[in-house]
Amino acid sequence: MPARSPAYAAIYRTVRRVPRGRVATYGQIAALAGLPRHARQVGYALHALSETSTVPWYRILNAQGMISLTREGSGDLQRKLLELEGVVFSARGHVDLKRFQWVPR
DNA sequence: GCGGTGACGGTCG
DNA sequence: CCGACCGCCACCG
Repeated sequence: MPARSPAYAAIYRTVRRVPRGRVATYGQIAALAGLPRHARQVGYALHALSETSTVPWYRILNAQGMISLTREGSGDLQRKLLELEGVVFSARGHVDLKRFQWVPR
């Protein structure tokens, strides 16, 4: 996973801290990476990842606990990967952040 | 260098 | 609980 910039590297480092079975929001990752108000940048950085990347990109959701991928299919993959780790989606595609959001120590 | 473009987020009605 | 708006800011053509 190439780090095109120090910012991307910081983002990838932070995303890698999210443990299995938990999720984080774009804004949360941005803040933890030392880049407040750069939630969109987190989206860009993850979008730029290769398929073979070890970064758990699929553990990142938007502030409403929903999958933000707009592209066909990729959203289904993200949901499947999360469910495989025990993350539960409501009928409307919501994840209860109260229950599954990662709380850094 | 400029302007359109988002894997976003907080607010308001 | 929605949808609409608006502010944000690095990318890329």
